[in-house]
Amino acid sequence: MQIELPARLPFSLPAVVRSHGWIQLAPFESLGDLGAFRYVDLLSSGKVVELRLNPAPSGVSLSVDADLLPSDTEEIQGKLTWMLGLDQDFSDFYALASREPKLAYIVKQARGRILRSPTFFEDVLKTILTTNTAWGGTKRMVSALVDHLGSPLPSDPGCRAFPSPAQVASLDEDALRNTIRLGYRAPYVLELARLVSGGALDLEAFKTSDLPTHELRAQLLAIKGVGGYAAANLLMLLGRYDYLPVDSWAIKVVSHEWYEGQPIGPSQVEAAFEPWGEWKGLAYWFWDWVYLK
DNA sequence: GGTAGACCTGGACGC
DNA sequence: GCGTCCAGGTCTACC
Repeated sequence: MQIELPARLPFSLPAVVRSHGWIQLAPFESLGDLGAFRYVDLLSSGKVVELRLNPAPSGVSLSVDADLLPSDTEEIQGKLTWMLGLDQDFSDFYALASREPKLAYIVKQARGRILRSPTFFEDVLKTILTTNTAWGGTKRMVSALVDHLGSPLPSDPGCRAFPSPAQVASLDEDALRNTIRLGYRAPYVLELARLVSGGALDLEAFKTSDLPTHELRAQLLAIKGVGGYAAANLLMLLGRYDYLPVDSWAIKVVSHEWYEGQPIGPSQVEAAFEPWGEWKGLAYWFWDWVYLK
């Protein structure tokens, strides 16, 4: 099956794929420099399918090598619309960014969308695995989860989907700690998986919630393992940009941008982007940093 | 409300 | 090859 999914323009598949590191985490796999990628997905019907995405003139081209029911196709289209932000509108942000030399490039390059996982459970779990570790550690932990627990792709059993909450909850804390090697994060991941698989926590509802951002943030902070940095990152994935994901990297780049590399704290990072209001997260994310030149 | 220490792993470094 | 130190956010206990 091959279909084309339209996107609200301007749209750039490479811009979405390169928006952050998710493309490097299983079961995503980049397929070249033009934004093409594949993703192994477990559908609600239980089928495991490989989704292949390529750029197309009006959005993206999807190919799936599997027999699908209409309900499967509808589910896949809905997931990809969310993952790639196909219907997101950044015109208000672009109007502001076009007047800021450090952000003007994003309009030309159609930046703004941030690659998401199909489920918010996957994004929350992966975000917890980004905290207090190097990026290599995050990749290792995610790969171990997928390899040990994910459902295999029938045509290539070596490739697996991201495990469902029930699949993660099927392991005990000791196995998550010592086999998957999540370390001290194991009880956080297990509690999250149990809450979601048991129905006590509806993470998918976060996607469409109309709660004010500060209330949504409070609910995210109630998840064990999610602190201020992780919550801000997750809010960005939900399309809420009014909190900054302040980590050691943010402090470093802001220090070099405005404080000549001198030691600063989180409050200086916050102050630097305060004028951007509801767009501060995006302004920070796509800022053309002096430090990177 | 603010702060100190613990948590766990991998990488860098010195020997 | 081995041991030590450090970086990376969050949680808990304490003040």
